[in-house]
Amino acid sequence: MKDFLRDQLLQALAALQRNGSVPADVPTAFVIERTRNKEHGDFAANAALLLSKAAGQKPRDLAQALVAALPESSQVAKVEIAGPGFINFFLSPAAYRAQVRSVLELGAAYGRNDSGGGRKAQIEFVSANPTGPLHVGHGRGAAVGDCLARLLQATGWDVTREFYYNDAGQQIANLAVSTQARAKGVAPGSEGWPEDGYRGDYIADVAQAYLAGETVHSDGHDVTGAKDVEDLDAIRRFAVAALRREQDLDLRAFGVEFDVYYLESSLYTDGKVEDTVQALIAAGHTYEQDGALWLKTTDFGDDKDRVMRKAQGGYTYFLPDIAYHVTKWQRGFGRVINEQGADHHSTVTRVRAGLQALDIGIPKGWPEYVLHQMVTVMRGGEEVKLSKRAGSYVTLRDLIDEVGRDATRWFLAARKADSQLTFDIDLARSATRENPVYYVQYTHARICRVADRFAEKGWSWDANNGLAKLERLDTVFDQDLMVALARFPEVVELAATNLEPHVIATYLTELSAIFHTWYDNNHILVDDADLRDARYALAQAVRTVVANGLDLLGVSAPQSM
RNA sequence: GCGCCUGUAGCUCAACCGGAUAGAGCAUCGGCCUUCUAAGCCGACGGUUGCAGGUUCGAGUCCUGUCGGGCGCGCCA
Repeated sequence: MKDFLRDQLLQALAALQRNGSVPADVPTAFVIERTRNKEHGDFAANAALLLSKAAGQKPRDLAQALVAALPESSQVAKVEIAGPGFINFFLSPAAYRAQVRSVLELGAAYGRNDSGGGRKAQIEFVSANPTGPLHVGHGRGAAVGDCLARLLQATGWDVTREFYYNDAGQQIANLAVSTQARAKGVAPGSEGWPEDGYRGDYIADVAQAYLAGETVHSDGHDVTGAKDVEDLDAIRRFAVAALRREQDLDLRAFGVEFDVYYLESSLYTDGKVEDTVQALIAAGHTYEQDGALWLKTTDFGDDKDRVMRKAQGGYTYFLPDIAYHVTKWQRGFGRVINEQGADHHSTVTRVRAGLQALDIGIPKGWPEYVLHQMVTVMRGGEEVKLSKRAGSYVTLRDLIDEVGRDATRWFLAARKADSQLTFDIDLARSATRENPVYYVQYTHARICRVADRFAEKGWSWDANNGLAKLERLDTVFDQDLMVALARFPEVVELAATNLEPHVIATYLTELSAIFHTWYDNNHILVDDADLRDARYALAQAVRTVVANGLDLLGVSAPQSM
């Protein structure tokens, strides 16, 4: 609808330019947006305000001329000029009834579009190293990343979900010696416990499983505990597999699945790290100093140059990072989004700098980043910091077990990623209006219940009749609800464009509020069959949109509650 | 000290990449269940958008400064 109105205005502008009342070279950038206030109609355009200077006319005069030149349309009931020179569009009731029909015809496809055109996009998220259970921060990354993937899929992108992890570095060596210590019966803090070892109880579980010769299946292969406490390499392989598997179980319980798991170690074994070093040297953006090899990231906006190869040999972490991103580019992902904790924000400039230094045609802003801020967990008004299993942090599993998958996903995705998030366990558990998850799910369940009652009363819904009689729905409640339904595709597009899943949650809460008001003022199962069919059609449209919206968040739409 | 994020009602948060009178929920107070789930609805109260300047027709939004909070500033990952 926005595009339609924009086109109408552009036609009007072109007409004015033809008859010479407006210069031919005025800019045509203006915004059409939903109004906040119903008195201003459905959409407002600021074209006259922005173009008045270039056109040499007062905003209201220009607006007047534009409106006079607008083509006729059955979609628009009236157009007004208001305030300093806004052009306000009031849509016709028929335009909204058409939206309701569209919802029922399209079903699960309503709200989706093809702006991605089937192009390949990759979203890398979570990417936790297998050194312990996932924590709440990973949970936020999982919720946001998966919603981003769903949003891009809904807007026509061919999306790959990818998880990158390190199975061979310093942290993993620490994991191995920690597990070995536990296998030998050494407790954290006692004699022989490795410095900075992982102290969580889960390490003891892994050690037990290793000693028992258990087999774990992870990332497509089986690893069996060798039972030998001296075989550090076997311990390492087993611990990595066991913890990856545990993370995967948590992610699955969270409703998140990945298409690709990428191992940092493979970048070395495949020679990609070495290739990248050579390419950077060849590109001329490196130099040797103090025995180390440096990359001149300052050529690309970094505040200081970075060491690539240490004086003692070995590469710093950001080199495999660059090599990894080269593979993403080579794999044909014209669009890549990295969802990470904001504590890694310093890598953004470095990775992009490294990719620019290679000069292989990668655009400057590639890859895109969505960084989420920290999560603090509250219960009973106090911050929760510990978990039974991990010890030093709250795990994703703790949250899922305590408040359920739906509420966890909702709360972790319903806030803007770049602001800090307070996860209130008491709120997430509460089954009241103040808990938006249940409020929205209740909308869906309520409508489903009406369907049950429909049958119990011995009636059946005549969908065609309902759609044919939509003009019977002419109250302000009906109108508000139809407007809300019509907004959904715009909201999806906006959320996808700005990479902001939280706007879906905000929208669903608003839609639910409008629905509940409508529901309280409109009895659906009335004796008047035409009215009943029409109201039920509108309710079904709401149910469909709520289900579609919840699906974008990965939250279930229950039939009953 | 430098960089990034952030500051909106008592609390938790919105505000569609500059728009019109800054919105919800909770809390507080007051109403609504012989009718499809009250996990609901309606009303009242609540604001100098941290502060000070600037840009312009118009600023919560952009710029500068300042104060408070978070994160990051390794030849760690």
